[in-house]
Formats: sequence, C-alpha cells, structure tokens
Amino acid sequence: MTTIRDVAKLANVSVATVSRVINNNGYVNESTMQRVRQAIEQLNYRPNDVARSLFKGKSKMIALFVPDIMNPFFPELARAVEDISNKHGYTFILCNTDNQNDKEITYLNALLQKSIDGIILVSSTMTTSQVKDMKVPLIALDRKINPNLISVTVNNYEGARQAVQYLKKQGCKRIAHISGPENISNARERFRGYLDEVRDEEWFNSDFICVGNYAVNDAFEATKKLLQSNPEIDGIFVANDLMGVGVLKAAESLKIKIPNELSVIGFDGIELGNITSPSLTTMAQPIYNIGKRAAEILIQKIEHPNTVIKSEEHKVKLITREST
Amino acid sequence: MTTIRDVAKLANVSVATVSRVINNNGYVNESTMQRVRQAIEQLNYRPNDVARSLFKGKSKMIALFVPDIMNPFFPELARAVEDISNKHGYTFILCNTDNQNDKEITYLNALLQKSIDGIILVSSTMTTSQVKDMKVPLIALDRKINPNLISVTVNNYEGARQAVQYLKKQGCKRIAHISGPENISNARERFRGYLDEVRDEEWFNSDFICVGNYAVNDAFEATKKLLQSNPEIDGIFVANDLMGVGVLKAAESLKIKIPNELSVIGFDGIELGNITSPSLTTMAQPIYNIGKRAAEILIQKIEHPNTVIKSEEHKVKLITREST
DNA sequence: AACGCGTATGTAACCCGTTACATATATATA
DNA sequence: TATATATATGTAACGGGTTACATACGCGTT
Repeated sequence: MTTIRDVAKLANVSVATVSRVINNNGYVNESTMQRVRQAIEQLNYRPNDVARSLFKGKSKMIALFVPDIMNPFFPELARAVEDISNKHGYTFILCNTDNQNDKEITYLNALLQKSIDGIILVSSTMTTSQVKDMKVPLIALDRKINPNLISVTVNNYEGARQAVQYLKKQGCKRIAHISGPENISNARERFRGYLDEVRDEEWFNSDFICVGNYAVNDAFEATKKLLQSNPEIDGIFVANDLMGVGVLKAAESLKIKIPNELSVIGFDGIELGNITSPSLTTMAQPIYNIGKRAAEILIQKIEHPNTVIKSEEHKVKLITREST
Repeated sequence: MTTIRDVAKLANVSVATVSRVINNNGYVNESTMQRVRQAIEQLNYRPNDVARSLFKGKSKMIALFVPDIMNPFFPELARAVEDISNKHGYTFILCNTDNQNDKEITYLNALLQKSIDGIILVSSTMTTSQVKDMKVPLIALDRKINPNLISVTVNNYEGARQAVQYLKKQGCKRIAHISGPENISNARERFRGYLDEVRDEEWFNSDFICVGNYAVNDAFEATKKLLQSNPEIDGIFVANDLMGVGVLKAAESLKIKIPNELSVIGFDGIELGNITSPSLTTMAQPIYNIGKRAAEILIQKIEHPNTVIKSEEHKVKLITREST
C-alpha cells in the first residue's frame, strides 16, 4: 500500500507538505502543490482513514440502532440516515437490537472502541443512566428515552386524538384501540390520545382496549377475540400499521365488511398499508424526514458541539384510504 | 481515555505484557495475569480498535451493498448478514447503491480507506474489471457478477420452470410473464426458465411477455395493458413478489377474479405476499439463509484466505397461497 | 560444566496520517 | 534599518496497540 511517505519521496517534499495538500490547509506553494498532486495521481495514493482516525480520535462513522430492520417501519428510517451520513462523508453502521438492552450495550461498547462519532437510537430499553455522561453524541429517534436526551419524534398524542376524531366523524359510535407495548413511549402517547378522546363518551368501555406488540399476528388474534366479544364495535384505532394489517385480516376472517361494518385507522404510514385490500387509512408519520432530521442533528452535534440543539416533534398527517 | 500504557503502569508491567494478557497469546505468569486483569478492571480499560486496525491493516468490519434497503426483499438479507457479522465480532456497514455504479465505486473507495475486511455485493452494475484484482474479499449475493467471483444465489432458472409448471398443473392454458430488468442476472434466468417452459406450446405468443422493473407500480400498469389486450391470459408468472402485488392490484382494478379467472405466481417469498388478499403464491427463496451463507463464506475467506471456497446455488421452494 | 529449551518480561520499532514547533525567506510596516 | 508578518517547508513527536527481538531465569540433558 502506498503511504504518504511514498508520495513525499516522489514529490521531493516532506510528509507535512503532502498532508497540507491533501487537507488543503496551511501554506503550500502553487508549484509544489502541482508536484504533490501529480505524485498522488501517479501512485494512485489514498490516505489511510484508520491512521487519520487514530490521530483525530474520530472515525467518520455513525450508527443507527433499530429493534429489527425486518420491521417495515425501519428500512425507510435507515435509508434516510444512510443518505444523510453519506452526503456528509460518514459511513453508516446498522445495528439490530431486538429490543434487548444487553445487545444495545454490547454494540455500544464495540462502537466506542471503534471511535464511533455518534449514534441514533430507536430504543425503548436504554436507561437514563446508560445514556447520560456518554461522551459520544446520541440522538433518540421515534421513541423518547429521557427528557435530557435530544429526540426526533412525532406528535403521537395529537395524532392519536385526530385519528379517533376522524373515526367519530365517519360515524363510528363504539371505538376500540389496539395499543402498542407499554414500554414504548410512542405507544403510551397514542394510547393516551385515544383515552382522552373516548373516556367521557357514555359508550366507553375498557374492554375496548387491547395491548398488542406492534406485530401482525398478535393483533390478528387480539382483534378476533375483541370483535367476537364486542360485536358492537364499529371502529378501531390501531397503534401502528403493522397491527392494522392484522386487524384487516381478522375482520376478513370474521367476514366483517370494511369499511361498511367496521372502520380501521392505523398509525405510521408505511407503504404496506397502501398495498393491502382494503388499503389502510392511517396517521402517517414523515418517516424519511424524521430519519433525515435525526441524522442532520447528530452530525451538527458532532461537528459543532457548541451549537444549541433542540428536540423536534414532527407532525403526522391523515391519509384516508379504503379502510374508513 | 485510558490506554494500554496506563494499565501497564498500574500493574507494574510493560505494555507488551498487557497486550499478551488482552490477546491471550505469548507467555504470561499466572500471578502477573491476575494483576493485569485487575488493573484493566480497575481502570475500566477497553483497547482502542482503531490503533489495532492501523497496525493489523484489518478493521473487523464488513459491508453489504444493496440497491435499496426500502425494497422489502433486502431487509431480511441485511438482517442475516448483520447477525452473522455480529456473531463473529464484525461490525456491519450498510450501503444503498440505487443500482448506480458510480455510487458503488465511491463506497468501495471509501471503505478501502477504512481497511474494510470484506464486502458482500448485491449488484447488477459492477463490472468484471472493477471486481477482479481486488485485494479485499468480495462475494456476490442474489445476483452473479461474473463467473470468477464467488456467489451465493438460488436456482432461478429451475425455480422459474417449476413456477410455470405449477401454473400449468393448475390448469392455466395461456401463461404470461412479467420479467425483471434485463441487466439483472436473476431476472434473465427466470425469464429463460419461463421461455423454456412455454416456447413450444402452440398457444405461445411473445405478446405475453412484459419487461418490468421489479417494482409495484410499473407492474400494475403493465398488467392492465397486458390483460386488456390479451383477455385470454389465465396465468401470470411474475419475476418477483413486489411486481406480483402490482399484478394483484391490476386484476382487482379490472375486476378479474383471482384465482378463478387468473392465477398469479410470484418469486422471492417476501413476507408481503402473505399479507395481500388474495395472498400470493410464490417460489420462495431462502432469503435469510442465503444472506447468512454469504456472510459466513465471506468471513471464512477473510480469516482463512487459503481455504477453497465454492459458489453456492440454493433451492427455491413453492409456497401455495390464494392467488393460484 | 555446558548447552538447550521453555517460561517470563521488557524495549523499541512499527502501522500511517497529523500537527506543533522550528527554520527561513520575502514583503510590509514603523 | 529594524521589526513584524505572511509565506513555505521540514523535523519529529504523537495517537495507541502489536510484536520482533533481546534478555534472563530455571530446569533437564549430556
């Protein structure tokens, strides 16, 4: 492998001068620069990023922790983060945590040993003590971790209220909710939004609430039970689209007509909801955009540690489709 | 940050001895080892991987190039590669190439500068000259690049024939094909399989062939045209499941009943096909498994450069669902 | 007694950019 | 003319592990 010393020798200058040319800093005479450039060209020299990282203590790498890239919500997030990383000259590392804290900690340590420059966390298991006093910049995405850790999220509470309001406007009189796991902040917010919309209705009944796990199958089973025990339900607000699909399938298997007998609204706005039939009405998050913003904020934090950065809450948007 | 020298000082030994303890090689007296271990513990010392990489010229990182992680075929592949990387102590880097050769080359150079240990390529745009003489181990996945580059693929040709045979067995008399892009090796193979099954049928008509782009929308439009011009078609072999979804939607919009009036079979076996209604019959690839094998082979190649490694062609498997 | 080998540990060079500091010339200011 | 400043370039230390090589002790063999 050719090194900066080879280039220096060929161009008849010191390594310092070559380094100045490469990094375009310090004083270098025009003609010297030409000579160095030519030597670099001739040897096809590429600086070794590892040596650079060692000296600088920075690696130009950022990581994204997601529970599981196979969950269709996350690829778009990952794509956004990768695009922005790439645009700013960072290499993108993807880690699947399976919502397991020990995996997160193992990844974290491994990445710190590699001088990772920053990490974006989609996590419901990292604890406050694990994230505070971290010397490497962290950003929470999609799920808040604690109030001191900058986060990029959506207005889950408001979005949930709007979803329920929309069902009411469509004429639903008995609205149920399939919630997400209680340890996930956005699931709690969506649940709270639902509750604040329905708790004072005279028809409200806590049997209309099921706890799901943000996955298709559980929602399928839960919905079947729910609708069999409570045939009066005519609307369901589902805490994410993936479970929304499970609800549609359950209704289909019970021969309940959507949207005639039952209206369904999801949350997230993943492409999947557009493909089912009936297609799924949803409160869509700006998924790509929140991933993009998280990456931009992280890079800002890495490159300008002193700028003041604030958490962001983006707005969800109703997308009406065939399920309502 | 605490360094090996800090540990050495505290344990009253040389850095060489500490290194020997960390890496468990060379002679170290039992009691010395205890002392060093304790110093490591006490200082919470973690070796700096960047320094290690610089000396060794290896980074313990591997990368996966995919066209776009948002295409639902790739997350499972990525997950498999990440799992295996992780298991063997490698860090996983994901690169979205958008099928653009210049992006691939840019990524490649960036990764080489980071002493990447190996790369898995899902690519239809890398050229023979770009991959030969690469000093870093490469593996082609899902798509062959050239005969000299080890690949992990499936039996696309055979699978395609089986798909068409299955449609015939189901009673289809006029079988069309929506193919993938001609520059993708697996699309060509699947097309060839289709052709070899139908070319000698007296009903065969080249109008039954459309070229798609492995995406939903194009297939939707193409199918509408195809079925309107050729209402006699009663079976379609679609080169991937994503386009299969487009076909299902097109049939729905034309009020063509599936499977009664039209049978559809896809290829890939992505989860999506299980969620549509009707659900999509498909020739399923062992997606996770081929990703896993590619990663295992790559790591084998990295860690034992002299072992003889062969390309692998895995078998696809018919999954019958409601669309046939 | 001399030699060989296994055990144990330390010194210093090495991996390869980066940059603080030293040196030197030329131009500008006082 | 003396001093300050911009320009130009080189030397060597530095970042933090790794390891070749040197040194030294203990024990067994001849």
